[in-house]
Amino acid sequence: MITLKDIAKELGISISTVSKALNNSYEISQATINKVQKLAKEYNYKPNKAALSLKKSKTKTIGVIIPDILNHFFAKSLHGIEKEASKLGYSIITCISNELYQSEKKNIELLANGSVDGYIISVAAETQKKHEVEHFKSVLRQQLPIVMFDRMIEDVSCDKVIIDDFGAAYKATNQLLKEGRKKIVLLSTLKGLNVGKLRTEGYLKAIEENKVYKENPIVVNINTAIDLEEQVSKVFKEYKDLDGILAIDNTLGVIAINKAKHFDYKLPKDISIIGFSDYNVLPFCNPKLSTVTQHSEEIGENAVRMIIDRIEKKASVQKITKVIKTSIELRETTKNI
Amino acid sequence: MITLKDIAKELGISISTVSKALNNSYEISQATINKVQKLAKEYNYKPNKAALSLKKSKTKTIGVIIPDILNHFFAKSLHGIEKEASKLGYSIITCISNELYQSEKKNIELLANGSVDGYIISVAAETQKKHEVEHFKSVLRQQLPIVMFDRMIEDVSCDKVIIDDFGAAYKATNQLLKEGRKKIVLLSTLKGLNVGKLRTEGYLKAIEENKVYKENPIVVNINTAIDLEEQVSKVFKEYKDLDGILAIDNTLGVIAINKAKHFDYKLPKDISIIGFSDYNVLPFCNPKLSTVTQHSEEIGENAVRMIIDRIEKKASVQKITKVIKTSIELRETTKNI
DNA sequence: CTGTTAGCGCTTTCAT
DNA sequence: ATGAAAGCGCTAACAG
Repeated sequence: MITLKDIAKELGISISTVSKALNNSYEISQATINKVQKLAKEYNYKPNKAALSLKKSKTKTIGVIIPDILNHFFAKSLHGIEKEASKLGYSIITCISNELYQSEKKNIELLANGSVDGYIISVAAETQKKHEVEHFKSVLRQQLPIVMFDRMIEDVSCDKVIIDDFGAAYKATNQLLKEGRKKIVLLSTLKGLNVGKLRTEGYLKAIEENKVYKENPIVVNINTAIDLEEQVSKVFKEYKDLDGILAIDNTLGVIAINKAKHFDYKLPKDISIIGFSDYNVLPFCNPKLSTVTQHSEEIGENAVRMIIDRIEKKASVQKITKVIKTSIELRETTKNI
Repeated sequence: MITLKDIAKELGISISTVSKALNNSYEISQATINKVQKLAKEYNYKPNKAALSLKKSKTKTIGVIIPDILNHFFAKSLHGIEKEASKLGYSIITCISNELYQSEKKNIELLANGSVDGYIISVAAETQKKHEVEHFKSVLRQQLPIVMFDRMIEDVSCDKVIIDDFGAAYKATNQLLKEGRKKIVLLSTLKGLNVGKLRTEGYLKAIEENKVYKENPIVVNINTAIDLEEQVSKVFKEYKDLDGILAIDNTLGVIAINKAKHFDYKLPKDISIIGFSDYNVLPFCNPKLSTVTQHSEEIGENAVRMIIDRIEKKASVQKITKVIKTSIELRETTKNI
């Protein structure tokens, strides 16, 4: 790699003059600036990242820790993070916790050696379940800011970007009620995550508030470790006159469509189904699943802006929680009311 | 952050003694080593990454440039990369080219300032189409090694990890022929990628070699920018007595299943279908799609091992191309022969 | 307008 | 067994 020293030597001037010339310092004559910049371009000079980091105690990189890259929600969020960070002149170091507390902790500690200026984290399921917070607090004590997105822990004092899961489920359930559905099942999963709890609460609230709806709420917990289709089949058999399904993710949504067809329901005449869009399953379903859309990339972009504001001390002292609204996209598995 | 200086001052000894003590140097007395390491642990000392990089001209990080994070093949490869790199003590900086040449070039150049010790790259579609190579060669000239995976360019002299796409398509087509299929269509896509070409060639070779098979090969290019289902429907209408489909990706595989059912084919009695497993579509199809499996994570792991061998100069001077074998997983859309 | 110098945190050679 | 000093590449305060 070509250095300031090389350029200085070649031009017979001092290193600091070269440095200032490259930074267009007012102290340097235009003539010198020109010849220095010309040579620098010629040699394709780039300031050494490590030297810059060392000097300025700033790395211009963000540590991103996500639980699972194969989950489309996180992949899309990561995409948003990468795009926005790159736009704002930051790099990202990506670590994957695989939903494990130890792995998350190890990754966070590994980066706390001046590798990053701050973190964007979506908390591992295990960490959330065990309610481990010490590794986050330790980092915060070292003055490294954290932004949590989607999966967060209430009592860690940092900026947060969350999805309005409660409101989304509430709205989606209301859509089903508005269509006159009388027996609505929530297909949930048993993962001990906030997300699931909030969506369940949103569903319950909508059901309870509705005066017309007579049935009790029906929450079915699907075990994701075993055969999904069989479990969904069982739901159809158990609740004969079922006419609405809110599926907590899109996989369950598509399976619900297929099972509804299998049990000779007409969609959306006999039954309405709404899913959550963690990824694009539209090519695989017929009719097309109506979904709650999460705007995953926007979530990532917001997280980046918040962490950079914090790193560059442009944010207020107070911690901010930004709620990203979801939207419902009605397609063919709901009546378009 | 706590530094050597802090520890030295606290213990009333010199910085260099502390440094040596932490590295268990034989020059230092056991007593000193003990008290230094004890205090370092107490203060949770971590050597500053930037200083280390600067001193050693080694960053212990790898730049990873992939075309598309939402594509499951790349997401899984990235997962393999991250896992293996982390195991071997390296970090990764991830950049996404979005299949664009300019973005790829920009990202590569951005990291060529001492940010990384080497690159793992899967070439953007546009770059491959335009056959741009200068940005790769420029990096190579700066002594930064590159490993390309999956999407590579023949005449860039670097290590490569590729999938046996030709062999995979050849084997899959032979499976269909072995089942006695007489009219086999290849559903391909028009993306100008090597991958597509190789799979097509594998299909063609198998067809041509077979003495029993009388039909001409049928390669249908699907335009991924417009409605996929309609195009697949058209194939079924155009080739009435079609009894085998090799789909170049799993999305097309599932769509083919659905269309086959729609046109009243019994699977696998009337028709066999094989897809390529870029991601897990099994929950969405019934019967379950037989697939060619790509072992994406293994590809990523191999790429990491190769780049580290290169970085640490453990590899032979000669460039290596490693071919990762695929396997066929027969499920319910093929006769189990 | 240009140059000298110190220092970011660390390793390593060379004295002591 | 310990320490002083140089140097990795850069910036910036200060001197001239």
